[in-house]
Amino acid sequence: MATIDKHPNGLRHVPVQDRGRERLEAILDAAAESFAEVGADLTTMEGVAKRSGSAIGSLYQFFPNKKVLFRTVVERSLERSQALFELLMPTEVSREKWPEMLDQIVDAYAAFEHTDPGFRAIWSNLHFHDDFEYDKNSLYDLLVGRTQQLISGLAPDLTEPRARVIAAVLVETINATIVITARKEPALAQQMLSETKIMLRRYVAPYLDRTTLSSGGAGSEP
Amino acid sequence: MATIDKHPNGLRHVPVQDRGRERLEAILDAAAESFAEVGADLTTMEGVAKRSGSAIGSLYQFFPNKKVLFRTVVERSLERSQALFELLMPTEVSREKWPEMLDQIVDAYAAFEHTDPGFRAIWSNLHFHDDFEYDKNSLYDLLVGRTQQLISGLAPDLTEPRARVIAAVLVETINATIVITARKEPALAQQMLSETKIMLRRYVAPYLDRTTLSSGGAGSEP
Amino acid sequence: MATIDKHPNGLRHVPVQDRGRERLEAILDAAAESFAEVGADLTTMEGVAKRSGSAIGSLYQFFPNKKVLFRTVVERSLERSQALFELLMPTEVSREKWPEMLDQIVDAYAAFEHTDPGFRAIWSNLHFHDDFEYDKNSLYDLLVGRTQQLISGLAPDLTEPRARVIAAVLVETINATIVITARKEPALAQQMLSETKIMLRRYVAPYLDRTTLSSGGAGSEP
Amino acid sequence: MATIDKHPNGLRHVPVQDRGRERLEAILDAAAESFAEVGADLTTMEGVAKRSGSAIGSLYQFFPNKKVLFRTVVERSLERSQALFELLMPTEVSREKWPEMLDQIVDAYAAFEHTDPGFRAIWSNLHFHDDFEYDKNSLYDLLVGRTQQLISGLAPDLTEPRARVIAAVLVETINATIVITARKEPALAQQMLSETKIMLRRYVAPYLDRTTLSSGGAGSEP
DNA sequence: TATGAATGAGACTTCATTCAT
DNA sequence: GATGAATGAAGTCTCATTCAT
Repeated sequence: MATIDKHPNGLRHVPVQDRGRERLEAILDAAAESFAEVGADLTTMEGVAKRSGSAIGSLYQFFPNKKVLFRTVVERSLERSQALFELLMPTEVSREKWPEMLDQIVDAYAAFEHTDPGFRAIWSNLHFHDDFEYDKNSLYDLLVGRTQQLISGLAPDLTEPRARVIAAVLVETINATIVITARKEPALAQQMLSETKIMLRRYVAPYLDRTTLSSGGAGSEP
Repeated sequence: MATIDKHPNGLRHVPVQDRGRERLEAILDAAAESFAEVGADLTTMEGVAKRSGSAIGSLYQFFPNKKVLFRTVVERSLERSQALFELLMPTEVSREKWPEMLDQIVDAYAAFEHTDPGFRAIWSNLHFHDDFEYDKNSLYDLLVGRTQQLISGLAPDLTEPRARVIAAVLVETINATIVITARKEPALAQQMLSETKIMLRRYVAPYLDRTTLSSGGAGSEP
Repeated sequence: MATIDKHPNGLRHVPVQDRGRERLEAILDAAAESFAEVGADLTTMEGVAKRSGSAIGSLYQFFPNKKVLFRTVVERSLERSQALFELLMPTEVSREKWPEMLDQIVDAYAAFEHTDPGFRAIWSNLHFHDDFEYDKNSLYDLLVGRTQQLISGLAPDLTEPRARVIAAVLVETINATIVITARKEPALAQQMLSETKIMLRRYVAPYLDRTTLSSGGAGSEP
Repeated sequence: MATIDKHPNGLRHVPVQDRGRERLEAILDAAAESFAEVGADLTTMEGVAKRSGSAIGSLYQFFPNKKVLFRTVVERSLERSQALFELLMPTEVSREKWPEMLDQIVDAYAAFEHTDPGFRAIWSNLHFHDDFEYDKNSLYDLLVGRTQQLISGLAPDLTEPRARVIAAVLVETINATIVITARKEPALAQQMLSETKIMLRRYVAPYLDRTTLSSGGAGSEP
């Protein structure tokens, strides 16, 4: 409580030596896995230390408390995801390939969810974010913003607020689907992912139809 | 440790007097709220006791531990929801009114989520269900089963497994939407709910089209 | 603590009606069994109530607290044992039959230990006697006193203190043997009891020899 | 609950630093005293912590629960007592000095009982041993086994089972006497110990007489 | 800096005892 | 009286955090 964070990001110490940076990474990896697996409440500092091969004291050398550890894990994953999404979400969408692009977004999201435990930890520990909602929302805002641009690009006659709501529904649906299918057996998960892609196409198609696009691919099924 | 649960439902004591029944209800209400608000991990027995106006000992007169308290809260809400869903999910669907019916399902679900904190607690504390998955699944199975019947009734040429996957996607999407919109400001939540209804109609319509129905209402927007 | 015992024996209420007396007996029986089986610390008032078929409130109608319940159980068994020992320990000992008499004492003690759980409870809950040692000692004093008289009668030239020490050793040895053999398998217990009888005979014989008795039976073995 | 004991002896942590070893010893000493004084049931972890000058958390750093603490106390004393008894119980007995040897056994036992509270705790908390009977029996078996060898050495024509029963009676009598005299005033205790020694000599003498020994010392008194 | 031992607030749970019906 | 629901002090145990080495 009375501890003064020396660094704006809340870290006590930013390692400069290679050894320190490796240790920091190891701790963050271990923490991310634990947060994702058992949740932030059930994650213990001691457990993270063990998992990362560090001493408990080392943890506190970097992080003044558990909240900051969690925030750092989340922020790291958000940065990574930003990089990923920059790559995967072209603002310029070729009008012919929008269905494939929707699929790609879903797949990218899924890949990321499967790859990065810190990312998984975000959505399953919402109550642990507390007062740094900004982080969590930064990704959300980015995602919704990008999606909205995309929607607006494809369907220019939608009002901006409308496009934003549509984008929000898309993002939330994708996110929910990813989170949920992660808990199902692979076969069913795959089927549900495919169905969700169909749902999203069918949802979006009419908005584009109104302008000049053909919704040709929208009804296609696997 | 040596204490044996005398009742199959895990309750230590089933109250016979009115006073006891009222207290039990008060405890369950307080627990449901706490479980929904801060989650099962952060809910303390002491907190539930205070919130319900009981002494901590009174809690343990009924519930041997937090797990059983949680389970009882969940079961109570599941029973309530079953009654509700029995009512709201007719297996006989008039073919003309399926879009309205989809909306009704969403609305019923939302109403229930907003009304019953115990219901909200179910989906936000999955890791706390542990060995009584049957409860959690009973509702899920009921929902998916009913939805599947409904889908199969409307689109008889779908294979059963396919219909089941579709039903699962519908149920999960509705559920996710309800959970998510509960965290948004009312105005946005309302807009997102409306959009989701549109999405669901558009998703389902083609499956029905194939048979004999007109998808006339599918693209309609508020 | 502030409760005032209305009756000198510590009981709150001495039942006059038959029903009340029966209930009181049932409670004392249940308590004695529990004290003997699991010990006074692990005996719960609730458990005693259940076991006796009474409500917890009824227990407290008779006994202001657990200590008094325990004391009453002990006192009841002590009274019973006194009656028994009056019978079994004739102060006039026929000089020829002293070995048989020693055996009888052991057997009587064993029978009592096996028959009366309240008696068993005495020796396994010494720390629970606290400030009413007098009770516990009353039996002990009686036993040792009687035994001393017996010894003195058989060996008149022993000083009184010496006779008392001998009596104490006899009583303690018998008591210990009974308690210990109760925890062994019956076959071994029987063998150990027999051996102990031999030991006691051999121990006592020389004291009698000195006077006029023959120690003829002392070395005999079963 | 999820905590796993890492060490086969049940200890959570085996200290490597001197500071830790000292604290562990302090805790075990305090626990042994408390177990011996008030019994295992009434011993509280908090009390042991205070008595040892540690925080409650330090106790749990070493011991996951009271049972393991108790077991460790017992095991420590058993190890100590084994060393002691190895020393004091020669299997080769000089035939002339067996009475002195019997006395020595009693004295050694008494000395140990008086010296080591952990040893006292063993016999007064039998119900707390539960599933690690092996420990408790290991000493008992050692004692009875050694005593039996001794008896058999002195009286070779006794059958083995018979010698074992005799040994058991000796051991139990000695043990009971020690426990009992510990609760008496020193003067009386001393007298009773002396008498018990006499009793044991007289008991054993005839078994040896039969072979070749003279029981000259058996009847001697202080 | 790195380590891991030490700390204690706080959560869970029991049970003797009281009290309303 | 009899009943059993209600109470809360006290004990067990965990784990985030601090501190000595």
